[in-house]
Amino acid sequence: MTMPTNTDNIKIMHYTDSPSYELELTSRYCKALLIQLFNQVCSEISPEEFAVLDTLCCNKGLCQRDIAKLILKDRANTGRVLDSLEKKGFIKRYNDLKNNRMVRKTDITKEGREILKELTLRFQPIHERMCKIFSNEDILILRASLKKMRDAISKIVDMHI
Amino acid sequence: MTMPTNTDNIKIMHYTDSPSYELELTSRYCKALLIQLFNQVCSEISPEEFAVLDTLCCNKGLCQRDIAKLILKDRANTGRVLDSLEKKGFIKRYNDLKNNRMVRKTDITKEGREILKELTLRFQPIHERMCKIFSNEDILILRASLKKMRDAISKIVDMHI
DNA sequence: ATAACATTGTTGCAAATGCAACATGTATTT
DNA sequence: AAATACATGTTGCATTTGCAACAATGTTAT
Repeated sequence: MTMPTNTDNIKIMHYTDSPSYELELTSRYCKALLIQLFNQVCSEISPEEFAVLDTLCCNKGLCQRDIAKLILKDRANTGRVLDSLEKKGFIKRYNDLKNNRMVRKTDITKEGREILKELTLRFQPIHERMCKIFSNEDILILRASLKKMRDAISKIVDMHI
Repeated sequence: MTMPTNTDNIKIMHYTDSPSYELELTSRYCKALLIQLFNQVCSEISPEEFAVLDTLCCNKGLCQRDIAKLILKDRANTGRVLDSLEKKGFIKRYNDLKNNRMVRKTDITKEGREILKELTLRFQPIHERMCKIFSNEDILILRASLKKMRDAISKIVDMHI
């Protein structure tokens, strides 16, 4: 009795059936929805800037690299988004020390909080609608699974941020 | 006794805490991992082309717009990816009728199947490693939740494909 | 002390991506 | 029959995005 050695006998997974790829597809849908909402509702900031504003609302005194690590974009583009938000008056930047190094820290302004709050309120209905299709338990499992994936991948891959 | 009317009393959700945003972040991790794997292993096709090849392996005789709808990219870029795959000999294209309209259909070639199979085998270990961090039940719930989200969003948003 | 290295932010460039416009041909409406 | 709308694919352009190189400064090793 011999074990099969021909690779043809191995059941091949399809990448397009993998959780990673389904994640990518679903993320594209979410992004399209977000863009559509912004086109209807807001001409002042982009979805990207909105996410950065929300990040800054939850975290004070971050340097640019810390922000880049949170939003998972490179330092170059993070700087560009911050340039735009600063020009519009939604954030203010100042120089400070971090580990004895000079860094540019960023705080959200009163105007930034206001537009963030208004947009969040406007998106509340759609957000609730999206949450209502799940049970609370499924949302918890979903979020936990996503976090598990991120933790697992961050051990394998260097994000270069 | 009066009900509060001030919006300050409403608990505001943070977008960065929403499933959509966590999805986007997780998807960025997955994409970074995929790019890293391709850099190490494959110089012939890109991750994007890999996904299209896998889609074509699972579906015969798709026209370009059908492919675009499956991979969620616009017709323009879908055509460009197919141009590249055709030039490399991994797909073949032919004109055909669909609903009495002339369309360009696409099939994967023998060479396409071979490179797809080889890459899939090479990625098998990392795929299993990613799956092993979940219970089978959690994977089912994750995939079901993602599908639910896509279905819900596709009712609200027009993808322009 | 000096060289090598690490951290932070910026600039320039190239690749990827999306969008609008167009060309072609078919279906539908008037 | 003519006009209008729709479906498919292509082209051009503008925006987004990532990457590599650089400047400035602080840390570590030799």
